[in-house]
Amino acid sequence: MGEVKEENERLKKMLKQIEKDYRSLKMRSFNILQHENSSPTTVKSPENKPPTIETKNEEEHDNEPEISLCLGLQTPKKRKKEESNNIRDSTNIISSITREDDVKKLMSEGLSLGIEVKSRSPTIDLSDKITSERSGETTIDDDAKEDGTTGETWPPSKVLKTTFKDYSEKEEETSQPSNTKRARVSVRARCDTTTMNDGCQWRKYGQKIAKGNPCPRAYYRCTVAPACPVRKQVGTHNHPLPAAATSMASTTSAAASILLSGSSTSQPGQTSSAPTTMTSTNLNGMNFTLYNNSYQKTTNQFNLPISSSHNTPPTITLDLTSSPSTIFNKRYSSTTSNYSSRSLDFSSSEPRTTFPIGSWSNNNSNYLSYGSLLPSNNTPKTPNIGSISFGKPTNYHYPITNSPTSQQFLTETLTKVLTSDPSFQSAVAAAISSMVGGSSTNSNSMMTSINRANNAENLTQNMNWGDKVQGIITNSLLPAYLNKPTSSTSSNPKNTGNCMVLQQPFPFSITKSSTPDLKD
DNA sequence: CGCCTTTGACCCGCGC
DNA sequence: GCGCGGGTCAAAGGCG
Repeated sequence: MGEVKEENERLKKMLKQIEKDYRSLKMRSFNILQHENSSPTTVKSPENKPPTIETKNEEEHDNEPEISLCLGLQTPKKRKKEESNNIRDSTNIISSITREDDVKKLMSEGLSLGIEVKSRSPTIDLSDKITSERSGETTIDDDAKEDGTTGETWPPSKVLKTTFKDYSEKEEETSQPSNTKRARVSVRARCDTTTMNDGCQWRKYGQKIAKGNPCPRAYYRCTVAPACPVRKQVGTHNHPLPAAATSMASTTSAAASILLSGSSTSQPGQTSSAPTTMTSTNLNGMNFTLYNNSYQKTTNQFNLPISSSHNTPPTITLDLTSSPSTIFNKRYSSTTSNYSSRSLDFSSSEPRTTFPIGSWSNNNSNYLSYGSLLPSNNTPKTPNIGSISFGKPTNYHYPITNSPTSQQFLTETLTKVLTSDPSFQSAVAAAISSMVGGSSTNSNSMMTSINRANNAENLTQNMNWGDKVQGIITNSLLPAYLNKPTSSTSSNPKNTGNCMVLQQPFPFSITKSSTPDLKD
């Protein structure tokens, strides 16, 4: 019994972290889009290849950039069927692949992985919503009848509805090809109070876990008056925070402090009731958002910084380093082919990317890690252990301040984030494959494995983008954190030392039936 | 004991 | 017409 409880606790923590990771990833994407909305640049992947970074110019979407990760078989029908579950499916696929034979098989089936960069309207103030959510305020899909007379800081229900609709529809319309079914993107906030800050009393009469959304949706009805028809749906935000709000939240030093110390600091105005804290800062026009779970301190996440530059194509840069004393600042520029073996660039202007892989195999540790973001100019005295950024090709550099302990903390944290977030795994895999194709060099054992498994250049010529990714994932990445001994009866995420293994593809596949004991 | 939350089941609308 | 998924109901259990 005690073991069961312990396991449940682990699962709950894992689930929360995963949810948070997922939201964080989405938020980063939105941040990117916000910064990029004025420059509808597109990145076209090699015409002969499936896009590594796929930017679609969708006229119906005003050429607004959007970034989404997709991995899976390219069968249109299947994609249509599983639109919202791309990540999960990808994870399933990845999880199922542990041998080169399987990889080849998937190759033949047209497996692909890509990052789609599209455009999006920046009109939605996502950060406010997130902030509200994290501060315990209520974002509600109110019944239209609700007049919103209370002191909610949240927009009136009508505004909410409109905003949510806009957001959701935009999200759904732009995040996926038009021919694919989209995951429902609901914008809701967490509310832990009975009154939801609106002066009314609400009784929960139901809860539902929307498909494709790990966050349960609670249904409340007003109990102030017996016949009151007002009802509320309360959920959890799963969208990014706007830069405007985040930039006001904290300073660079605060972000660095949080990141390095692992402590959680709530944003100003946030209530302590929020289980998740967020620290954001705007540095050099780049937005940084740090999340930390107050009850799980190893959940710091990096936020993808977005360059404020409007004249250059968007560049998504992921810098991974293994050595705390090493600074990896090479970035790929749309005008220069400056590839660094240790920098990972997701450039929307170029199909090719470079990846830092030094830290992917943390020495002898069998797990992946990626660094967090901190501007070097603000933390000049500290060596960086890694950085990851999504933005335009700029010269920004974000060294990570760290002590040995903080480095370890970061490494573990980031490892967990990475391994628990299929979306990011896909992104990383994409980056890796690009790097392989880009003839990048490295002395990293993992990369060596990658190259060996995929024959690097040779395979590059014969494999499409997704194929390469699969090969990489299968032969190099997955064994480190997915190919764990699994119990036939357990689909629970496992934390094996530094490697947190999410055996069950998350986040979308987790359901009540599959995790009946996760309930608090 | 009453109110609340939880949760499985059911209903119904919508899309295919 | 059918299946899926969201919304609601209501029984069961928990808590003050």
